[in-house]
Amino acid sequence: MPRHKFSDTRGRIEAAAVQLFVAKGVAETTVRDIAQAVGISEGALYRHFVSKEQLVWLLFERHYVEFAGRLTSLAQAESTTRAKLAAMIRGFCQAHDENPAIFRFMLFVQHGQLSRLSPGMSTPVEAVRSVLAQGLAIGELPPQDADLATALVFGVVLEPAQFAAYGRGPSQLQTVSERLVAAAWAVVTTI
Amino acid sequence: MPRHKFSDTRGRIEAAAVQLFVAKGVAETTVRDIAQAVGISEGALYRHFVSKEQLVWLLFERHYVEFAGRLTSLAQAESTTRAKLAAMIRGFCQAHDENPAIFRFMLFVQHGQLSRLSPGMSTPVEAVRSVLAQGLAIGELPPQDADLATALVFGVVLEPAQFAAYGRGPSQLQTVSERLVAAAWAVVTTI
Amino acid sequence: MPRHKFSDTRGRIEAAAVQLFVAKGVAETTVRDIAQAVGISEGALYRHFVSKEQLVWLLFERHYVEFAGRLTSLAQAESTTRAKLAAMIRGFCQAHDENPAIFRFMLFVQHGQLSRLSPGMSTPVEAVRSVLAQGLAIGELPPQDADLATALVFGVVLEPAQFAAYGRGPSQLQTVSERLVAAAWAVVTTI
Amino acid sequence: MPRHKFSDTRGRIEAAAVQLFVAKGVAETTVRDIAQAVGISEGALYRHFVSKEQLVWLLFERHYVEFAGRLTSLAQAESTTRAKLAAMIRGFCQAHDENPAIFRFMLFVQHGQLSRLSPGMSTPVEAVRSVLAQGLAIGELPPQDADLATALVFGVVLEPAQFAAYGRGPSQLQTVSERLVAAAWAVVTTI
DNA sequence: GATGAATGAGAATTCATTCAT
DNA sequence: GATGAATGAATTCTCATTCAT
Repeated sequence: MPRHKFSDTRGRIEAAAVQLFVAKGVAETTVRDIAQAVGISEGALYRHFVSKEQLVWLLFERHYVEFAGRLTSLAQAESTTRAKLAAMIRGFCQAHDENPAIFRFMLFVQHGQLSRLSPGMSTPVEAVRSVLAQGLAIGELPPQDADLATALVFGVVLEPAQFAAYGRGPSQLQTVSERLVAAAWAVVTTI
Repeated sequence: MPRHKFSDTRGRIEAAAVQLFVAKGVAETTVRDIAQAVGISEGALYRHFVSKEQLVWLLFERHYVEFAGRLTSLAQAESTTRAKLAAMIRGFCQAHDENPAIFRFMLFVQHGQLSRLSPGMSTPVEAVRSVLAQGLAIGELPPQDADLATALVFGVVLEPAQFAAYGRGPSQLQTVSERLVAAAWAVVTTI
Repeated sequence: MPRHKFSDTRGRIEAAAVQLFVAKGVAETTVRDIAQAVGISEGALYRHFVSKEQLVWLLFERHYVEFAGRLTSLAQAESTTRAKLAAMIRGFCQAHDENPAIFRFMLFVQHGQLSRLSPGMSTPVEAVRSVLAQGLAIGELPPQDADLATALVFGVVLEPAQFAAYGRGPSQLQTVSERLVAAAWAVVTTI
Repeated sequence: MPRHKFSDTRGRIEAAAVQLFVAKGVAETTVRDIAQAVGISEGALYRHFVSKEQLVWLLFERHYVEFAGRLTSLAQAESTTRAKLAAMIRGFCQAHDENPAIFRFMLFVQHGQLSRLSPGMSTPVEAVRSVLAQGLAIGELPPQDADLATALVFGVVLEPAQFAAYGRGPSQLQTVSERLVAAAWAVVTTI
């Protein structure tokens, strides 16, 4: 949704910022870096964002919450735990391939932001965990610690993403999504 | 505060630095933070380390290489791929529980250092990957991409460690090491 | 103190820096000294110069090369060795009197920069030496070591400049330029 | 005069300091540099010298005053202005060749120290100037400004020394001392 | 006399943010 | 809305000097 019909400066700032944050780290990216990447002056940035900190937080929160919602929707469209989980894994893969930079930013760069999330806010972790917890409750999963199961599922999808970022393994996660779906299921059913 | 001899200032600097790097991030930790934690002046740090950058690199490299060696040794003491992998997973758990701060520093905090590793240097990733590659070669593992398999194994052990750092799931990985061993095996055999 | 446009901050920094470098030495002049002399903050300096080192080098190189060109032009406008040398000596005197601070900075303060000159770059020393070498070649000067002759000519003009800086002898070299012209000629013809 | 029969640490410190001061400049030479060159600890230096500043001053003053005395003696042994001047020029050359480092330190490095000389103290400049002033008074030299004449004489000997330091012209001034003697005389008699 | 870790006062440099134009 | 010089607080690092051993 561009603010003005043409010249979506705000969007270009956000895109440039995410690229830089992922490539160099948030602390290592200066406001000047972002301004140069966008092709505007440093001062002009402050017409769109209150501060660098706020820009980081905005980017993180928006995508984090949006992605959590996406995962929840995907799960709700299915009826069994297995199908819900499979849908979510495919959702991870699709989100990664659509925009690897934002995916990485959201899931790796911003541990620093996690503590700022308000308690009730829905997160990808909660989305996955609630599916697993329900699966445990209704007996579709063998008894186990829900948090550990959640961690294992995240490991199955996040670590390949991490490897991809370093040029190891497949760069498109959707090419191996069914493999990851199988691994995720194995990991929560093998006790 | 003795000025001399048996105070092991260097060791105290290293310990304080790792704690702070893990807690706040490397860029967010100032030399002053470290000095204050140790109880010395900022200048005194530079008698022990050439620069903050070198301190980070030293800590990373030492533990990273040492841990890679440890994993390799554990694998070599076993004969089957399954046993090798199990031994390595237990090695991860033990290393984590021995010193979670160093484990986290080594595996999460310092992606920035990875590019500085010289090509031939042995790393935990190489240690795991070579076991899996051999398993594939001798038919003890079903045919699959070795990098992806490695990523999955890392996911199984690293993500629970990450969760532990945020107070989710078990804080001691050794309490669930057999579960992780089973998950790791499942993940490389479920295609 | 206007923040913008017609304040020529860069020029004021350069002028202040030369004054201070000459008065106290380069190493003894801090960035704060320069900033205070100009009336700006230390940080503001860095919008105009990459580093103190670069500022020193820029000032040196610009004036050194420019002055070398000036000497060469003066020599080329004359036909005999004697006239060329005389013109150059007068050029030294004029340059000194125009801006003694820059003259001193260029010729006394910055020996440290000499090694950074690229080999082919034209220098005042080369300008004088080539005139003398040509004079030797065409027999307008008695046979002698060209480097020693060059050194003697420089001594004749630089040492009075040095004395002037300490308040000894004439403060304006142009008042004694004909004396120096005669001395320079004597020094390369008296064997 | 070593303080103790063996291990003339103080002398070794002075020698190392002069070498370093000449090679890198006083400000650029650290106490640590000197200590390392001598092969002692930093702290040990302070058993021999009150401060770095005092070391610099001591080295400068001692050699400067000593050399002034030497020049005066050489002049006094002669009767005519011409002979006095010749003897002094030869003295410059000899001092340079005996220990170029100290010569350079004394005459080039330490302009910063000149202001600390007490007014009555005898200096090389005064030694030369008084010979020339006397020559003017008794009519052995044509009328001229005594300071300018002194500057020219210094130029004749110091600039070749400077060139030698940069590897240009003769490295031993004594090989060209008669040339310099002739040049010095020419310079004060050519009006 | 010697050692070298420690101090503490700067020094150079960086950078998010402001503001006159 | 845009610019970019300027600010000022921090940050890394240096170094002469001190002092417990």
